[in-house]
Order: sequence, then structure tokens, then C-alpha cells
Amino acid sequence: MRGTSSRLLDLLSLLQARRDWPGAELAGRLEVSGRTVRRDVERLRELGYPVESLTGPAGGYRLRAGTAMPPLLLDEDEAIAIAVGLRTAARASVAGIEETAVRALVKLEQVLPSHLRRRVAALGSATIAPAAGGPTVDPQHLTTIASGCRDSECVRFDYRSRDGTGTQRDVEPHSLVNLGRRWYLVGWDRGRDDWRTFRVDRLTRPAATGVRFTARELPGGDPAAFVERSIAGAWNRYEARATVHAPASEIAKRVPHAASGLEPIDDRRCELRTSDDDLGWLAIRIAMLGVDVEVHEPPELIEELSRLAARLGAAAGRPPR
Amino acid sequence: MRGTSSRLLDLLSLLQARRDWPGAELAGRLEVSGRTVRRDVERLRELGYPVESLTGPAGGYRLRAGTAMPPLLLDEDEAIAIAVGLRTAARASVAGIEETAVRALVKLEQVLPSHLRRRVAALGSATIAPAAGGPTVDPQHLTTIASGCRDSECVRFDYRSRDGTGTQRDVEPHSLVNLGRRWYLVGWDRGRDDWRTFRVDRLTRPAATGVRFTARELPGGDPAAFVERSIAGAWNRYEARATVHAPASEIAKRVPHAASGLEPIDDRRCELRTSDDDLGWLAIRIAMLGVDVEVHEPPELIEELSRLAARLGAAAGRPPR
DNA sequence: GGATTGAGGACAGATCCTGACCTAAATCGC
DNA sequence: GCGATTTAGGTCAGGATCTGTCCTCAATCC
Repeated sequence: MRGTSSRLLDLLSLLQARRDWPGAELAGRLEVSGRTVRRDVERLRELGYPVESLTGPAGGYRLRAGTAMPPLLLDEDEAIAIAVGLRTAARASVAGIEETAVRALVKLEQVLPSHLRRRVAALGSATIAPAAGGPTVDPQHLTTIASGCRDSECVRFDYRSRDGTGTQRDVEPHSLVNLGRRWYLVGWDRGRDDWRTFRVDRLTRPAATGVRFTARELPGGDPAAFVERSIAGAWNRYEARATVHAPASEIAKRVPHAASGLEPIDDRRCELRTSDDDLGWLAIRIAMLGVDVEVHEPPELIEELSRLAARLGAAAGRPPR
Repeated sequence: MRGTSSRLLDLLSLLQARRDWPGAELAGRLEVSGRTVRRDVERLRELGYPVESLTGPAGGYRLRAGTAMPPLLLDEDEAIAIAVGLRTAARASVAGIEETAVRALVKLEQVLPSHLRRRVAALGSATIAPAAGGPTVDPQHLTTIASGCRDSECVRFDYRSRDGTGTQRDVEPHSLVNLGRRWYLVGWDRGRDDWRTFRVDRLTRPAATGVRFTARELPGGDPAAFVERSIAGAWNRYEARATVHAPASEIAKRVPHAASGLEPIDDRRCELRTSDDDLGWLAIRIAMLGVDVEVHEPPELIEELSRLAARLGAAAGRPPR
């Protein structure tokens, strides 16, 4: 016998792997009597996991969605898919999800068997970066740093500051902040004896040193606000406005992420408002619309589009204007 | 008392939420004696979860990565992040991961509490589609269909065939296949009494009918091969070749997904080979390189780039040539 | 070397678990 | 409507398990 706890986990695992299970089959898989299966189901219900049951032929048990998350029992491939999915989500897929994605990734990677971790790393290098406009961040760096934040463990890395000089830093990481398509580490720089903000895409070879520290209180409390203060004025934000020669509904269907900034003008045109801190990426997004457009502002974007048009014209073999 | 099974899950949850735990604190949280905590740790080890322990001051317990995946105990935000991450991974992020991502998503959504499901759906509509070149697939459709495959339950949907005519289908779903940036459903069409392949981006309002069926054997066995046979010749594939006026290393760093097709020519140029079945998307990828390029073939791509250049020139306010 | 923290054996009492057996209720197919 | 199938759950007895207490060791840090 393998103990009831282990058996309950197996039962949960079975119930997650398929939707409907006849009691007799569960009894066979778990190598217990049908009575015990009924009791186990009762136990799961007591633990808060809603197991439905249907009587009659074609009846059976079924795990429904409840009010709380049950433990997820994943097979190896599923664990890998989740790790890969979280890595991409940690970049810049959906507003506000990134920091939680990193937290979940840390939790997953803590228990991810090493042979799976290798497979994830191998897949990770083949990732299509959705944020192909800006600098890319290695998700591995994010998890290393986030682990440091969570477990109060110092992190050492090489940092390339804005003017290009490289230094080695030893930092007590406080939090990881995602702002405007970039990742920042807020931490206490042990070498400078002060709070600092680091851009994660500018640091290399981060590693936990093994040194534990007692958490300090960040002045102001809110890490995101701290980052905003430190980078104030460090980058521009471009607000674009354009007239799109296609119905809003069609664009919304073809380019879902643009939908929020669309306002219909008439049956055949709509106005698009969108913004970014990266001109190149903004231009690409205009290009992706796939229909005729007139860009009204900002002038920098108009210039960027001219440049891009010239370059593509040249790519197609025409002399640039 | 809450039973040892429940307490073991709580212990696992605690060990996943933070890395280091002194035994006394665990005892307090679980409301048992220290001796019982030691016994619980022993139980977890027997179940195969490697719990490390360190003696002495600053000692404690720590859940390490083992050889098998332990049950993941997620909080609500983490579950959402995973759902969102899997939805994007299910599109086209990393070769070969998509089908597993959908499987994991089905497992997760089966037990995802309804209020969390609503949050995921709300976030999903804001997703930046990485595959903005081609038609997009609603992840919700994928999970509905994949559930049908897993649980042998019929699915009904409206299908828009290539010539634009719409029909309603009632299908016994067999498998969901991801091929060449597109999703296909292979299933037994109950109306036509035959095996059919459906493009998921062409179907709308899929829903489980509740009718169960007994699995049939797919002729040939391999669903992917079946899809390939059915769509053979249905779409063109464009193989592009271009000279990029930048070092291969720089492009590889800036646009990771292009790296595999890069061949250095000299210190300042490289050759890019890449292919796709969607001309528009191919053109966007060229545009994303952000440097000067000469495209040699295919002629269709050169024409597409000219069109794009003209459109962007116009967008920037210049008269198209 | 002393303080702290985990390891684990022994024990007694309480609790829990399992399989067997039985009856009831719901559902499906004929 | 009837019979077959499937879950629901009560009861019982024997055995296994679990818990807290008490104790001694071992490892580690200061």
C-alpha cells in the first residue's frame, strides 16, 4: 500500500488527465476497492475540490472548476510548455502580466527536474521574440534575479551603464519591475551603499552569490514608483495618430492588439491612436496593418516611416528616392 | 485537525512559495508539533519530492528539483499568468510546443475557477498577436476542440470553406495539429460520413454538443501526415533570399528568430534565407531587420515589398510613386 | 564550547483507514 | 415500464497509522 495521501494525489492526477472516469476504472488504476474510491472522492470534496458524479450507465466522476485552484499535476511535456509559455509572457505579451509570470516561473523552475530544465533552455534559444523592436531580455536572467528577490539572496552581475562602461555589481535585490516594455531591477548596491535601478537588458551573467541578507525598506515603498523616478526623462514616448483606410471592424479582426486604439470615422475609414517608446517598433506596427494609412503625428514617426519606405524600396531593387 | 493529506499539500505549497523554511515556522503555520513536521517531510521524501534540510542556526527545509514534477500549487495570479502564457505559446512561439501547450491549457482550464477564467478572457483580448501576419486563432477555440479530442465529445461549429460558403458541421474530433503556422482539426464529419480536415481559423462558434462517441481509427494513423496529405498543394511556400547590410552577429542578436537562416558574407554583410507561406508576413520580417537589405528572390516578395514601401511612403505623406 | 536546529527512536493512546456487505437512488436502453 | 448499471453511503471489525511527548545525537554557526 502506498498511503492515502499519495493515492489522493494520483486520483487528482487522473481526474485532471481526462474528464470522465467511471468509478470501477479508478478503483483498478489505484488498486483499491470501489468503496475506497468513493471515500477518496469524498475526501477530495472535503478538501474543496468539486468532484461531480453522475449515476447510471455512462456515469462516472468528473473534476469541475471550483472556487480555488487545485494542485496542478503536470506531465513532463506540459511542464515544459508552461515554462516556455511563461518565458514569453514574461517579456511583453499582455499588460500587467509580466511580473506575475516571472513569479510563477520562479516557482516552477525551483522544482523543475534538471533534464526538463535543459529542454526548456534548448527551446528557449529558438524563441521568436515578439518584442523584436527593442532589446531582448533573457528570461533566465529574470528568474535568477526574481529568485534573489524572493529568497533574500544577493546577486552579482556585470553591468554596462548607459555610457558603455562595464562594472561588476553585488546587489541585494529588492524587486523586479516591468515598465514600458523594459525590465528593471531595484536593489541595494553593496558596492555603492545605496539604492540603485538597473536595466535587466544591460546586465550580463547574473548569479546568486549564496549570501543572504535581511530585507531593507525601500524609500517610498513602491518599487514601480522608484523606477519611474530614476528613469524620469531617460526615454521619450511617442504618441501616434493615423487615419486607416479600412473599416475599424476589419482591422480589429486582423490585428487584435490594435483594437483598443481604433475609432471609426465612417464605413471605410477609422482613426488609430497608439504609442510606444520605440520608433522602429511603432513603424513596424503601422506596416503590419496591411492597408493604406495616413500618419498625422508625431513627425519623428513620419520620418521613420519615410526611412523604412526608402529602405524597403531599395530592398526591392529600386533606387531609393 | 484537517487530516494529514491536506496538511501535506499545505506543506508542499509553503515549500513552493519560499525557498527556505525553518522547521519551527512550518510547525506554527501547519499547527502541529515539530516532530510531526519532521515526519511530514519524511513522507514527502517517500513520495519522491526531494526536501533538503540544513542543520544549525540558519538551517531549515528547502524543496529542491527532483526527477519528477511535483504537484504545482499556484495562487490565483500565477494561474492566470500561466493561462495567458500558454495561450500565446499555443499560437506560434516555439517550434513543436504548440500542441502540448494546448493540452496543458485544457488541463488548466478544466479546473480554473470561473472568476479566474473571466480574468483570463479579459486579458486575452488585449494580447499582442505575435503572428500578426497571418490569420489569428482564438485560443478559446483551440481549448474547446482539444477538450473534445481528449474526452471523445462531439463538436459543432460553422465552417467557412475556401470559396467562402458557410456550412454547419458536426464532427467527432480526433486531433488538433499545428502545421506551418496554422491549426488544423482532423475529425470524422458526421454529416459527410467521412474524415475531414478543418482549418481552425476558418471555423466560428465551436461548441461541445455533449454527445459522446467511440474513437475511430484514423486511416494512416498519423494525424500530422493526414493533414499534410489533405492540404498538399493548397498553399504556396515562398523561399526568400536576401543580402543584409550588417554583420550576421548583430542581426542574430537583434532578431533572434532570424539567426538560423544567416550566413556571413563578409565583415559587414550576410545572406539571409527564410521562408513562409504568407508574403505579407515575410515582408514584415524583412522590415523588422532595421538595416539595409537587398532581396533577390522570390519576385512575389520583391513586388510585395514595393507595395509596402509605396504604402508606407504614402502613410508618411509623400505621394506614392 | 555553547547555542541552535534538524534526525530520529520509543511509546501510548487516539484516530483513521480499508474491505466486505448491504440497501437506496438515479439514470439509460430496450 | 423494467432491468441493468452506476454512484451513495451506512455499518462493522480488524488492522494500520498518526500524533505528541520525551529523549539522545549530530551538524553547524558564532
